[in-house]
Amino acid sequence: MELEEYFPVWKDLSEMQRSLLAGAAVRRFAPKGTLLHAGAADCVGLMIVRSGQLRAFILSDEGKEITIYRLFERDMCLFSASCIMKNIQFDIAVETEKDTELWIIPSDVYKRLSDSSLAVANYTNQLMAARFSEVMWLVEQIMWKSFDKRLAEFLLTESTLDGGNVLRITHDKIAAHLGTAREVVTRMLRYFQSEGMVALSRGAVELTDRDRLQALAD
Amino acid sequence: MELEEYFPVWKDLSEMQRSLLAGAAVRRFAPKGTLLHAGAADCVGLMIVRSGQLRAFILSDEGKEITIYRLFERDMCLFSASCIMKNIQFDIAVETEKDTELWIIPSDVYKRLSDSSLAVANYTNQLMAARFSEVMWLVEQIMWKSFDKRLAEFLLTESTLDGGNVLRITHDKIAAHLGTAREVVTRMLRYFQSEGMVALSRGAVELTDRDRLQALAD
DNA sequence: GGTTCTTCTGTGACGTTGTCACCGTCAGCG
DNA sequence: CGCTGACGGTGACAACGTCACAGAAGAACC
Repeated sequence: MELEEYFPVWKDLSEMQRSLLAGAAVRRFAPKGTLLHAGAADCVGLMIVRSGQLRAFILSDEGKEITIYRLFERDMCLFSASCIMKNIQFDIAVETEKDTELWIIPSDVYKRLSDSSLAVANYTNQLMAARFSEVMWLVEQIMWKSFDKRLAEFLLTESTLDGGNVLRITHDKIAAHLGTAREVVTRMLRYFQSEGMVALSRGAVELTDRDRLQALAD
Repeated sequence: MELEEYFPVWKDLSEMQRSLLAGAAVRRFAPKGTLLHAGAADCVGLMIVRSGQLRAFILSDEGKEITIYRLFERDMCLFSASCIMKNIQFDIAVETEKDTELWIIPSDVYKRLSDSSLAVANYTNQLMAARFSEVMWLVEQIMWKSFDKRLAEFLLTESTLDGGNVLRITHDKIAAHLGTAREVVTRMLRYFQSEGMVALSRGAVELTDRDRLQALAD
């Protein structure tokens, strides 16, 4: 049982709490593109990323999206268990961006833990604060930064995640991440290309001048 | 000592915790327009509203603002004590919108409480979740709603807070709340006026057709 | 009362971003 | 090969933000 490696406050749990957790936690594999959670209705439980990558986003009535934050190895997704928290009024969706292995802790079990363990409660707090920070960062981006800067920054962080200089991503996906329309992304990328900062091809963006993109992003 | 009335988990504290809290909490009065907190630098401590009204907002480098949420009687302002939480990376400012009476609990005291009391830790969680919800609501407003709807909604909620149909507020203040420019507010209000939904005068907006405003807001 | 100052509001021109309609291109597949 | 669906490109226009400036309403001071 290697759950303890992924559950940081394991060491602060009692024997009983440990066995409760170990008995209830489930492993799951989800291929790239799986919708893991949508809306408050399905209360899967708390998810911990063993490997892979998740994207949390919100959806408008007309089907527009914007990425709220991402989750990587060892991150925990609180809001897939949002039903255990009253005061949570919004709907978040979560999907896999890569093939992903997960631990899933059923909502009620997690609730019992955080209701009985100070360590778990405080850790939950820290997690929530971290997510809160990410959302506040998003608000600041949306409000105060122009689109060219946002796009440049997105391309750069995306490429450091993926490794290479060639991003395999469509304009449509980029638009969904940044919460804008595909045409807008296309236009700006064309401009970047005319300035020699990127090279475009179907389904891919190559970063040809990271320094200028970086300069733009600041 | 009536702090217990404003501190919902008082009943779950031990005698020692109660006296710690009671000994450390301070009362403060702040007239309308006081800046209570700005940035992570000043870590006043956790604030509880006894009476009055607060506004939490963020500031851009160029001095633009947007209201994140508001606090009313009995609400607690976590982020004035943000320094006790690692993982909080953003700066929020808080100012009084009316003459306000506060309890202030020094940050270190609150930290000791939430580190030692499960009830306090879980209550903090709930508060954070509630604020999180408000910010998510804000993101949805900014992203998916057009400005006329946002303005209509703002005028309506503002008037239910203040009571009467005549809001004493400048276009500039409205713009700061909604995170836009004054000219934009002016233009839209003029349009509302031309449609008979409001009547404008210097420093005031009178709502003359709440029903149509309400219809707009949805 | 006037004069000055500040705050608040109004407006036109223009830049950026979002929306709409529609078309062209490319890849895969029968 | 031709069809199909996904992807990218484009022009026109709408919505909102920005800038520059002007005028009007109060406040303050004499």
